[in-house]
Amino acid sequence: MEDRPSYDRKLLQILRDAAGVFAEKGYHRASIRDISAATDVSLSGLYYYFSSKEELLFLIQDHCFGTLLACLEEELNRESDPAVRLRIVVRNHLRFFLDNMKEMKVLSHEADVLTGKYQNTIQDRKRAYADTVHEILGDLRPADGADLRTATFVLFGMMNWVYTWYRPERDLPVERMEEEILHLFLNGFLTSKTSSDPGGEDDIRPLEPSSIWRSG
Amino acid sequence: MEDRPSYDRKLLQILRDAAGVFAEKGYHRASIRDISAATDVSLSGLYYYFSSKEELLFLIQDHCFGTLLACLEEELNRESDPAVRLRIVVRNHLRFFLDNMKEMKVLSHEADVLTGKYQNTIQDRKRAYADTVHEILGDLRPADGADLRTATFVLFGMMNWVYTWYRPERDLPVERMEEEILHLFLNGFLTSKTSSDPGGEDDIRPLEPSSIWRSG
DNA sequence: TCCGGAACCGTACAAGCGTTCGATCGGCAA
DNA sequence: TTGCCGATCGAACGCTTGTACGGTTCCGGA
Repeated sequence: MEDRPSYDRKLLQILRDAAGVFAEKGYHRASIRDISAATDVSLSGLYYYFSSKEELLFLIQDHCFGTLLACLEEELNRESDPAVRLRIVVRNHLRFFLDNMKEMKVLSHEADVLTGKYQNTIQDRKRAYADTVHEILGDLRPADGADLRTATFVLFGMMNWVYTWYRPERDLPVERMEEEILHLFLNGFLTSKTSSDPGGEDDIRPLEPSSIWRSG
Repeated sequence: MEDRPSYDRKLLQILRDAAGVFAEKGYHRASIRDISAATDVSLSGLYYYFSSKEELLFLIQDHCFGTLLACLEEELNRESDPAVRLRIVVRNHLRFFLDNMKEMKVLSHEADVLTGKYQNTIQDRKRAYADTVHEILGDLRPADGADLRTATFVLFGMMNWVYTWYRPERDLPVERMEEEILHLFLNGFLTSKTSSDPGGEDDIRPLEPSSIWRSG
């Protein structure tokens, strides 16, 4: 591949603008014409930079995830203490999320619209990311009975959900949020379930069987 | 309004089937024709039960949220201890989520596609729900420095994210998940941040300024 | 037997969609 | 000047979409 810096720069700008449109309207509701308007590139001109709407989404997700992982690995390679490594993960994830809210919203929200090869590539990256966190949590030697898979996804849930509610002008700054989430997670994760469990275990009668939910 | 039990029953069945389609393909990608196929009701016959695609989505979300809130309030009215009340919230939310995964995925994932009056109605319900949890957390007298708003949404994040990863045949049963999440959250929430914080606070140099993220 | 309305259907339409195609422009090498 | 090529465009095509409309079937009451 030849070196075309102006091409690369414009492509990245398109990815950024398109991510904004996707973040606001959602992938399927956003039309290529919307993206044409947002990027100031003609409808057909866009197809010089990607070959289909799906590839555009893939490029956004892949580039976003790529830089997220690259930054993480670089930081992680310098540390071996599991507790610090987890801190790095949370910090990296949250900062990236809040600095690239639009792109990360697209990454979180449009997780399963890609198909075929595009889908596989992104899914592999996600699995690798989750495996990294899963491993760190295992190294932390958590309290007995803690389920690692559940804990991993619960942690991701805490962090990924922020795009639905976080308002920079209203909520805590990134650094405080990092502390808050890390503290919340670590204390629960490392505390034994039998000892010192707040809010008694058996002083509440069980709910009716789940069939009551089916409301039909 | 007259009493038409057969009408109501069929509408609920349509809502359920449509929720399945929306959950699988997403609201915008799913067409009324898809729903027609899933419900075995003709394209135009559907419009006897709702007046637009958006209203269909609203009916799904409203009915789903309605029963969720009704069940919760009934349970909550019988309890005053904040710790138990929180346990009820988590239990109710998770059970409902896992029993009505499709509907709840639609409720979580298609949160901001409704407009106008439809949007307001659902948003009000959500706000009321969040306020209830927010209030319970406040009654728990958390550790100093904990941010209530952040904690509330972090808790919702843990619980709402499950639709992206939970597989009934692979993961913990509902009851264990309840314990896991409640334990995780409560221990972090009620533990003071200054005392016994695992994974030292200052033994990691700060990351570079956030400008490094902007990858363009 | 007739009637009215609830329940339901087949068909059509205008709008919007993603994508294609041939043409055009500007700058650089020959 | 010519020729090439990366970059860009306007216009169109074929298709799907949500919805409207007029008709049809079914059934309980008069």
